[in-house]
Amino acid sequence: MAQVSIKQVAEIAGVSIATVSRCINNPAQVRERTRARVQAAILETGYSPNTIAQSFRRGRTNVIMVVMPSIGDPFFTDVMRGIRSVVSEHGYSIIINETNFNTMTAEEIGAIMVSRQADGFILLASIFPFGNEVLARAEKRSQPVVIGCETISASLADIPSVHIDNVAAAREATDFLISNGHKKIAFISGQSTSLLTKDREFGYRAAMHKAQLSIEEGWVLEGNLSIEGAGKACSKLLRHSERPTAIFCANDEMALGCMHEIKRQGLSVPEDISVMGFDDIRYAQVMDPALTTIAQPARQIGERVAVRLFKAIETGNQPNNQPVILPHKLIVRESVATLAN
Amino acid sequence: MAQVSIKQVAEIAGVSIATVSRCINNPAQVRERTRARVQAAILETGYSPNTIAQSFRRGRTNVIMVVMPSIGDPFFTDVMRGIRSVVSEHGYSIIINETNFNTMTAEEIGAIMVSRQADGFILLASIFPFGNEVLARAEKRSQPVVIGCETISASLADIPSVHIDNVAAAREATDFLISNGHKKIAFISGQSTSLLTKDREFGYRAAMHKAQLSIEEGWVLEGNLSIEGAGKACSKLLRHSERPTAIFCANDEMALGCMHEIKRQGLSVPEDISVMGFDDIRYAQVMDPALTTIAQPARQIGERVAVRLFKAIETGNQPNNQPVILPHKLIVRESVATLAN
DNA sequence: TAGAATAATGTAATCGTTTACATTAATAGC
DNA sequence: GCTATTAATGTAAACGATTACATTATTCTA
Repeated sequence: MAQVSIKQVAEIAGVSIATVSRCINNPAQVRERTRARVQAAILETGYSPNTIAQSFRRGRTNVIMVVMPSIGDPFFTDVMRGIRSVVSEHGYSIIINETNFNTMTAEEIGAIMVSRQADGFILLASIFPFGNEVLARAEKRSQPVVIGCETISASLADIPSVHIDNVAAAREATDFLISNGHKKIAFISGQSTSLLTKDREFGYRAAMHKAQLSIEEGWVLEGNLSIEGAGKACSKLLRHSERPTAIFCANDEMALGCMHEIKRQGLSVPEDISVMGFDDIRYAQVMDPALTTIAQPARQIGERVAVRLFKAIETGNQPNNQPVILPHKLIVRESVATLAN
Repeated sequence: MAQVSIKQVAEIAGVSIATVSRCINNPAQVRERTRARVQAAILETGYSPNTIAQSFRRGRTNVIMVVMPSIGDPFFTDVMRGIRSVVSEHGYSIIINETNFNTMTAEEIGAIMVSRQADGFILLASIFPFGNEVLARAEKRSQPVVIGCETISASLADIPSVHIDNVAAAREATDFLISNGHKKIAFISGQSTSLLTKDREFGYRAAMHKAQLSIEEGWVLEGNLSIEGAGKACSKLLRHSERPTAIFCANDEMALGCMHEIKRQGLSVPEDISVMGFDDIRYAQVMDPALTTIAQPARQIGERVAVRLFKAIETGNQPNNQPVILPHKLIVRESVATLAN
């Protein structure tokens, strides 16, 4: 059974293909009587337009692509919800591209963007090494790009972005630990290629420095943003000669991994060790003890990113490139103890 | 800066567009010297093929579409990993379509499938109401469909699928609770439209019946597969005049919600109430107490689904339609207490 | 080195739409 | 009822690639 195309519909309805096309895209423009005949033919044949052909001809796909570190990450999923709501308002579809946190290189991303399967791009992932070149090429093809969550290195500062102030948020989290009497504070970061956790690490270091607290060798470790990665890192921290009294994790997933590992070793949170997360994913509150963390306005980030992207798509060029900084919030729950001093 | 097409490359290299095309798709077929010239022109112009045009001309997109209930669901994310590994081996890309658990109707899915943006479909979500018609149309267009995880109603039995035996698994879980002395066992299901949780409910009821245990009015509730939904349902159960001693949830997410609610009310798991989950998501083990649950071979389900799909794509028709049933496994952790009797 | 065989390249049709422009049909004004 | 105006429809080109077939260039054989 071959594909049914506009041509066959036209034949059956006894009109030209142009008329069929108009019936679909601009019904008002064809006479009632003709339209009915065409409708009947469409029903009879089960015709529906070939979107590939449409995209080809129109030079527009009505698809936007989201590049994200990982589906399955609760935080990015919330960002996606925000994106989705705006995108579907515009009648666009989303296609998701997963980098698996770090395996996707600039060339791969570039190749995907070049292939013009999307009218615009939202990058929720840091792409490394990330050259101007990839984005410049996208711009040349008038495919707008907006970055969410990640801060991109200075050289790319001209790409519009929406995110919280990761440095300030991490500083605030660290300050909270310090104000609760903690002096020995460890930090578990993401992969070395992850820009946003670099910012968080920077904020942590800044706060420690300002409070004149030293960071021992071995207190700053790489998890890989996963439960297991954090578990391993945490286990090293527990064996450290200067065992920290608090661990600040660059995301909640790792904080959960830490809490699990700490309990596994027969210690308890927060009595023996305090844990601080980042993101406020939905599992943070069901943990026992509930996780103290920094909340990002995930959904709102998604919405704003998408709004900026559509503005760019509609006006045909990149909008002003000021980053949009949304507010974060410290959520105090139960995983941080106040130390007597 | 206009798009650079094969034509401009051809012009610069001083060859025909056919030769450029051959350089890309079958380099062996063009003379070394010519190839070099074309390569140079490609580099100079920054050309790369327009995949939309390629898909259009070839009548093949090299894309498969996965329809899933929700990105962000840890279980389906694991299934996706399995799918992805097979799909990328075949040089295909994936596009993900989210139903948000139940908002997508058969017509919407049908419309997407009809639009021929994909060479094949993997359905991880139950689509409701799900007519034969949608799938029949897909088949007519030789777009194969394979179903993962969900069991589809009898009328659609001829669609190939890969899943565990949900009825047997739920029976086993219930039997485990019973063998631990529980007699008052509640069940929290998914939405009424969710086929797979129906199967689990069926298994639960069968086990209760077989053990001659009665199911009180109000013991079987709908969560909506979410933490909050389960929390509300759980709270009703706690106020029930015949308070259950164990709650069996149709997925882990809801089990976490239950545990949280139980603790919130000042009770403890499993001392006061036992909780049993389903899926074995990665958060199940970090909970405190760690969740007793049924593990599904998520990754393997994904792989098998994808393998079946590609077999169908390559042979040009649906393969035999026997469902593939993979083994599940009861994972005993700490959330179920043994009652003295 | 001519002619046959083969390799490399070019020509042009094609895929299913959309749309500018041309043509024909309907309606209005008198 | 005849033209002027407007509405409805048709014709044909275009989008960017692939590919069957035709043509030209190269290599091989005797």
